[in-house]
Amino acid sequence: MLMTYTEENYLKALFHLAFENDKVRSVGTNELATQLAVKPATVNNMLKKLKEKKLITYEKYGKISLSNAGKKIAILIIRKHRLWETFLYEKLEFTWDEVHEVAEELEHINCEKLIQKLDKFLNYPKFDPHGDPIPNENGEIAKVDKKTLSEIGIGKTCKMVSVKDNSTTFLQYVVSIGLGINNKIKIVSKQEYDFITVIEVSGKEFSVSQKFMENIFVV
Amino acid sequence: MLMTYTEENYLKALFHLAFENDKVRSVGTNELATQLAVKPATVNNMLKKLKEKKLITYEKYGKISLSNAGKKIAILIIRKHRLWETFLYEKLEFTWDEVHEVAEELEHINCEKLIQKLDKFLNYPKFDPHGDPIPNENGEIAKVDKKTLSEIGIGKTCKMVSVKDNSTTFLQYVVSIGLGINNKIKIVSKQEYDFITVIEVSGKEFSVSQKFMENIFVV
DNA sequence: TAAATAAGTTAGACGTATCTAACAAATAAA
DNA sequence: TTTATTTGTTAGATACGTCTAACTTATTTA
Repeated sequence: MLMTYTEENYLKALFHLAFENDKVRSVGTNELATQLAVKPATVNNMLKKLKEKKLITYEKYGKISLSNAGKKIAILIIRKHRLWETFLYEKLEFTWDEVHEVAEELEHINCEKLIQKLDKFLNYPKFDPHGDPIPNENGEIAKVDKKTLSEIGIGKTCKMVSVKDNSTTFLQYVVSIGLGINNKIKIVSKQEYDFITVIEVSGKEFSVSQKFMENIFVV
Repeated sequence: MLMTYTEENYLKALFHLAFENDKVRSVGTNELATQLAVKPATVNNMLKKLKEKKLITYEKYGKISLSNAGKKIAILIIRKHRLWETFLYEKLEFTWDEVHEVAEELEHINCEKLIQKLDKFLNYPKFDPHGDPIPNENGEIAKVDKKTLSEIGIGKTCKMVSVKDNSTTFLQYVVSIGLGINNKIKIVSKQEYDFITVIEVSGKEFSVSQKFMENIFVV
């Protein structure tokens, strides 16, 4: 199917909103608009087009969901995105926080052979540099039994596996406290009033917000 | 400067028409339209935009030429194109005739670091898989003293260095007769009437057209 | 050099993706 | 349950890149 970059981005955003955190959620126009940084009216236009193409199911004033065809395309985009991120990180010396933005462009390159060969070149990686699973050629995504850092009890130690927020700002913050994939984190104490939490990373202690903790995935 | 993919393609096409075969030529609306596979009216619209941005110089009913700024952008696109081709060929097992099409998309990815790192990763290659020189970071392009195969006299032997036509059809034809970069070609005989020429490639003889010979560069 | 042909331009249209402003429906709150 | 608020929709506008059809200018040729 002939897809524009924009259509692909809508499907990808829908997938992330609807599926990414395990449970399936229904998605609304405003929510999708926020995610894509466009106005609700714009989303509304695009929904008509995507429905026409049978990539989503949608009724006026109802909730939006991906059709199987739409889901398949979304997963392919995510596969491409994460493979490119892995390439940039492992082969081109990009840092953790730099890969996402470029991969946003590269993910739309349309060439089956390119992805298949890139996958091979990278030796069929299972996870990208942020710890997110890379869908395989059949669109299957490894399930990771992860929690957010905010769910871990005081005194417990856990291992970081990925991040929820991929923004440069957040990732640079994470790096700045010496935190990365597979690092151990200990919950030292938690302020009951505003949930400011002291965590220990490689021997050093840091105070972080609830928001921060909700964007770190651990096992 | 913020450039759309389309604008970049216009500049690239202009560069190829105006400079590629050594001597500087002036370029017209129709010619550019043919190169880009659009209508002259479309080109005319775009010329206004490019002139506005000071990327070309152009007067009504006059000839089109690239400004220094425009030329610089064009060369950067070509640099990216040829680096990606080299990557695809050397690292991802693409064949000679497959690289061009994908590179047409990859060349528009906008990230300075990506290109700089890719260049390094490929060990600063001087030529792409078709034998064309890769502009360096400063936009300097190695001059190659090449002729077309049609300029070689009967009985002479020469070495193929690149191709003029990058179309899949042509490249597959070239491959099919066992010809590639650095291969020796001998001009066996030439038919005076229609210039059909017999050439010898690794011991085998082939009859080729004048058109074919004009699209092979040799030294 | 006058007519024919080629090259280039303009006007008006279309599809995509976006916006703002105004409106309608659904949901939450008083 | 009536009102207020949030959410979603529509209509109309804009920028981009494209087209066709009609027109103008430049060049070639008879």
